[in-house]
Amino acid sequence: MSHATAPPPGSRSLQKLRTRQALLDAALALLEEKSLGSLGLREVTRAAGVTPSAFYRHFTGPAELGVALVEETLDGLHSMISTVLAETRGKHREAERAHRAVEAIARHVRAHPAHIRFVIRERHGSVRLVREAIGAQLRRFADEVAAEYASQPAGRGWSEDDLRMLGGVYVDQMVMTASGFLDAADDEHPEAAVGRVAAEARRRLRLIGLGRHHWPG
Amino acid sequence: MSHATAPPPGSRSLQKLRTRQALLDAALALLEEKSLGSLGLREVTRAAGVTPSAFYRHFTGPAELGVALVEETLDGLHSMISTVLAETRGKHREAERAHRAVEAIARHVRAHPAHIRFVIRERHGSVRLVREAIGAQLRRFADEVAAEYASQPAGRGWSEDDLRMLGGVYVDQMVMTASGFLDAADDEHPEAAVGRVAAEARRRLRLIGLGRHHWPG
DNA sequence: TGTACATCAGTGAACGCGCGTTCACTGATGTAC
DNA sequence: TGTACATCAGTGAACGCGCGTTCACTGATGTAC
Repeated sequence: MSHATAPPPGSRSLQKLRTRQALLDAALALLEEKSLGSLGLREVTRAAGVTPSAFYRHFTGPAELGVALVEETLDGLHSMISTVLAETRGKHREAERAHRAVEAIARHVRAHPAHIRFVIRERHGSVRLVREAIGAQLRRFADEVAAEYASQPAGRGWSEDDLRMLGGVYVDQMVMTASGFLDAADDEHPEAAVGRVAAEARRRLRLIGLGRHHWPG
Repeated sequence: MSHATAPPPGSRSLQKLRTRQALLDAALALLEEKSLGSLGLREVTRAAGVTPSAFYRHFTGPAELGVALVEETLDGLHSMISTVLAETRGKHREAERAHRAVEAIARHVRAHPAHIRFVIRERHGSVRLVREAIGAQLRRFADEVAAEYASQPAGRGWSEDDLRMLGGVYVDQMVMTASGFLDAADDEHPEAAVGRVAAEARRRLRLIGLGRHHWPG
């Protein structure tokens, strides 16, 4: 008895998944120095060790591969956000919440630099489908952050729009901080640069936290 | 007597400038739908109405052209920022400052959409020289905003780092708002979308203003 | 003002190259009986 | 368990095309006298 709609994990479909992943990995590596719009199908297959025509067994073109990379990246980011929300829940000192959040971002960027760079680059890149996929996911994150705040005592009396705004502010702040950490890694003195980015991020979170605390003024 | 180092405005160098501008304009138009990394020299010259080899009389390659576009764009942005700072100076109601700033951004984006899109796209794009040119200019803007705030009574007692942070927050906020207006123009109901972006931007400025007012907590 | 020479922005032909896409194929994996 | 057939991921050759770059050139503009 089997009513599976997903392909069975037979050794053929398993090999197919392996090739697909090889294409994704190869593309991600190439995207450290180029953008999706200039990513060639042939260079991806060359790096992945398959023939150009094999590409079509997996994707209709680089744009579709890009969307797959977005999903890979934002699944990871999503779990990071959940962790941060859980970790900082109940912490009363704003400074400690900020510290933990910034550390979590730093760790995530260090662990997945290529994925993060890809998403930051393509968030406003030239491939519409990928832009939209990234935008949709980030909006989802913003809603989750908003919901988290709404569930706290401090969030009482906040309107839907105000909560959405706050969630967006935090998500954008997260993205900018991640971008800062990426740039810091290329700095002449990476450790110092990372420290500066973290300090700046905490300062910004302090500003936002103060505004939030006195909202709506 | 002539000790000019700049070329004279003779009709030859004038024509050269016209061709250069045609290349920049053609490139900017193409960059609405692609990124600098995938911009071809031949397509630019084709659109500008000159032969491919003529390109080399003006730029060593697309990257150098990109830097020229950054300068064009940020000269304009700079004057917009100065206007906003001047306009809002002395205004005591935060809401009115925010309103004027957001309106100024909306106007600027409406007047120069292609330039703004280019800068937002390439700020994290694949061409290092262009990324650095954009980053340097935005940092300059942040310093100017910081200096403006430092010169106001409210800015007394702010440290250098705190002022720099505040300037950065406002500049990043400006860029995100500009990006929102650009996206809004492609929306199904552009006017409504523009209104939503403006409202969100004012909300964010209110949050930041509150945080600033209660700084350092 | 007129003439002879220098400059140089833009031309047009030529080159070798890697691109995306197609197609018939191969051979290992999977399935039916 | 064994056999005969079906599936299909990946191959490799072929195609036409637009790319970036080079080079000797042209002819209008600029300069010297």
